[in-house]
Amino acid sequence: MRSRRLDYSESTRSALVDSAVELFTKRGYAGTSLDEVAKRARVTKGALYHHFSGKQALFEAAFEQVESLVYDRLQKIMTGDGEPWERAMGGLQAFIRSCLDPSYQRIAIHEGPVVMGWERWREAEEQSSFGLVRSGLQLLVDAGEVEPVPVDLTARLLFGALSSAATEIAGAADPKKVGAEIEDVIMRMLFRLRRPAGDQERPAAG
Amino acid sequence: MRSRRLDYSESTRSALVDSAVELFTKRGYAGTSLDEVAKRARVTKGALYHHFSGKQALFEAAFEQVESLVYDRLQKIMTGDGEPWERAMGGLQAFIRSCLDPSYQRIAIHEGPVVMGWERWREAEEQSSFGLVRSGLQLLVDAGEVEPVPVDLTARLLFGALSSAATEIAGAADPKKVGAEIEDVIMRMLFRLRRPAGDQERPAAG
DNA sequence: CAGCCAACATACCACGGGTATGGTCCGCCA
DNA sequence: TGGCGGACCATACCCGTGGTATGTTGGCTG
Repeated sequence: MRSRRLDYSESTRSALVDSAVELFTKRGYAGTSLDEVAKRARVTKGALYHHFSGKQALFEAAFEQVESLVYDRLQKIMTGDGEPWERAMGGLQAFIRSCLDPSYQRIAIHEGPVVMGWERWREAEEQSSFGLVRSGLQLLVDAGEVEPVPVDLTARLLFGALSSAATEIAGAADPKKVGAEIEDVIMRMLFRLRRPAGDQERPAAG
Repeated sequence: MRSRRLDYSESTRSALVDSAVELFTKRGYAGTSLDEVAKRARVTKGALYHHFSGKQALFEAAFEQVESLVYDRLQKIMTGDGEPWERAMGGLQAFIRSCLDPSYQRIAIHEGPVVMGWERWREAEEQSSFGLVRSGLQLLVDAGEVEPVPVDLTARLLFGALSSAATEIAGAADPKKVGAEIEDVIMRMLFRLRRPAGDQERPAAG
């Protein structure tokens, strides 16, 4: 029999995290006060400090929240059936779209390394969305779909490019159009990495 | 006859900016207090607020400081004589090395968009190091060295990848080795973008 | 040399993260 | 069933820090 108290406690914690995600997304880490986070969750700072050791810990909880959403989505796509290349491309597309979520973009990509520190952020990303990008590339290399590039470094480059691209898309006047263009460019660039074995025809540039 | 007062004033301002760059690099924007910046420049907060409207303005001055160093270096290389391809590759290499400067990395790349706001950061970068990356790519396209990719977006991708790569290099146990690997991967990737017209032999993968 | 103003210093305020302490009610056990 | 310990949360307070308002000095100008 699950305790009623635990339900309440967990609910409060959840409300705090949701509130944090919302405010961190809108006003950034430095721009949000803990009083405001607590107020929006209909509690006081005392409750907040009961559940989290401080502002940083609250941020990390928000970080995990937004990361888990992206992770679950990608996980499903990339572990599905189908050819490795198709799965990878599907994951790529899904990742780009995930990056358009303002919360993921600001909390996970932009402020994450600054607030948590690059070291901590890196190891958190390692077993989250970056980990999936990395394993996706590894998948392609193992399947012999692309040349045997150094997976670690190439994944970093790819992740950086995609994150940057996502920011560009989100900030554009017409996100949908720019998003499609980005997808196209990335696809073509990755296509070039593909081995001659899969040397199908591709659309002319321009 | 240049006023003595102006000398003093300018010297003070310069000392403040140097101090800011140093502290922002070591402890980050949030982690540095204005009192400390002033103290290291052997003045008080009053002097700081006489020269800058606030902490953000001080950060922007530090930003311009570290950006100008990279800009000047790249500018020289990319406007030199030689074939477009060689100039671009030289600029690329120089940019990667510039990214290894801790000040440039933390102030310009990481905390820049967070502190200044992405919008402001973007337009500042536009006429600085990103502008050069962009114009370098434009140069290659104009010269017909690479396929007519959409320059704006591709430059964003490239810039993001390079920034991310630089962080990786700086954080690696053996920066020199990883740096060389990154340069190699980037070179090979860009090489693939080269037009058939310049379809020289290229080393087999692996 | 008188007075003015830029170039600072000093004193103070407000806000927000963090802490210490008090209160309340749930859950367990006798 | 009643009382007791502790999880859960509220209240009050501290203090570092960004920002402001005001005082002070020294160089330049007439």
